Amino acid sequence: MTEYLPGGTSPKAQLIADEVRRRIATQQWQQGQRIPDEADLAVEFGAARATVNKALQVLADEGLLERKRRAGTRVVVNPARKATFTIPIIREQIEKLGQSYSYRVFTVRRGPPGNRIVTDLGVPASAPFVHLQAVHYGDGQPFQFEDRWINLAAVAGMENLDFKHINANEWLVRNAQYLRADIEFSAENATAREAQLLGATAGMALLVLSRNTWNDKGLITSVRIACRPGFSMKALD
Amino acid sequence: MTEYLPGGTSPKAQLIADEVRRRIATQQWQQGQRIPDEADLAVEFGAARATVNKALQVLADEGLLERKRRAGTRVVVNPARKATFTIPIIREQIEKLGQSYSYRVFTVRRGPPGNRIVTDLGVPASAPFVHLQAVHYGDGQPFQFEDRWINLAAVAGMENLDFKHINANEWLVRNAQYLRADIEFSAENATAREAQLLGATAGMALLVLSRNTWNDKGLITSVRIACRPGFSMKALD
DNA sequence: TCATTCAATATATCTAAACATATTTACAAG
DNA sequence: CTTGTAAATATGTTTAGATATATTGAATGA
Repeated sequence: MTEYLPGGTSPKAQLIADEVRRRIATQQWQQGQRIPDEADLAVEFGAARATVNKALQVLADEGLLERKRRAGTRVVVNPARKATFTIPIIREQIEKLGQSYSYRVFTVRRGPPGNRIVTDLGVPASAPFVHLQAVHYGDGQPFQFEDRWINLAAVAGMENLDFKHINANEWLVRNAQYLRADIEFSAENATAREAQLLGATAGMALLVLSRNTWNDKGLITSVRIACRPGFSMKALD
Repeated sequence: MTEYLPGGTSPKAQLIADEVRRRIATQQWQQGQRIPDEADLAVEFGAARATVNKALQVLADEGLLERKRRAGTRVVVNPARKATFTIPIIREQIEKLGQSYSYRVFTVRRGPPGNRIVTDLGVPASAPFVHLQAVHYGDGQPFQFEDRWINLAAVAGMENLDFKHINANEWLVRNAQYLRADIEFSAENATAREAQLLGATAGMALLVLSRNTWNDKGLITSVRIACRPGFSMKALD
């Protein structure tokens, strides 16, 4: 009855989750159907209700089950697929490829936030910002073009930083933990400037990653990263 | 001391997680530093150890904490940022926008798998495949161009399906549970054909989503979805 | 008919306690 | 100095029981 997993036994909640997954996969429990309640499953699997709860919670997080108080637990009709991407620190990403990392700043300008920052992100137009444009290289080849706005009011100790020589991304990762973030992947045709900086041709399709991070004082930074042509983001799920 | 959250109280574990997050964000607990153990935190927060455990588990899943038995819990040094994307069923995505969904198949051809499938995915060249090309529309406007290969040997009951009239994506979602999947976002310039089918101009940058799913019998399906110009994938994290 | 109230019920969450397990640390033996 | 062993300790997991909360569905009354 019980299966052996290579490398030892799994926790009970895991085994229960696997069995429920199997029942859904084999359509023993069909889409939209209500499954037995936690108490019954606890009896069936010889576990405590809390353990069953944990297992079902996992499957609900995966999007396979839908749980509502009083109404019970049912198999989701059209399970949405989820994929988690890890957004690495550029330096690490490049060094993992066995390439040497370098970084060059093309623009540093202090001043009020750009229009997009004010209108899209609801930042006061009077906030003190730095606008940065830089390129990250692997073995001397352009890897990413970074266009970043930084809110100097969001993190103490930034006023006197020399962003011309400090890697803003890494400084922020280490010194400005965020509470909330959003991210967006899109595709854009390279502008003439991007093409030049990335060693590409104008109009080439670039994967663009836009990310905003926030802490309790408001927006920390808003960055738009245009990746070199052909670059892609991969994930398992 | 305690903060009010608009809209009611949160579960205790959530409040604890938020407070820990805050302490990390404010560098009260610095990167690499060990934080108090569960028992101490339980006392401090007036909660049971299990509740603290749950809260810390969440933060560890988020990649903010690193936990090891006996060694304790510490703040991760260079937190990798993660973003989870939900890949919705196209029909639902379009209907959620308040548009009417339609779908048109342009190509259905049975035969051996394409070269890319054989070489990149290690599928035997003799496997029975169907190659599909279709466009999904919202209110009559092209939304996505789908280019899909389906391994007929991977799922029983597919040999006699009429993919000309059945929505392959939805049939597979409902009938072919996968064990493993990978996904990739990239940017590509629209080919003439894609431009025509998507009502775009050749060369426009398109966000492309490539996805392969597998079960115990091997590859189920490999699909490449070119989204209409300007489309983007968003996530919070 | 429709809205309100109220009891029943399934999940959500928490607690306290126990045992399991991995890992560190110290110490002893070779 | 290395290896082996044992104690200590922090997290991992489960249990049994309790309370909280949302939702259903039936009963009630305007």
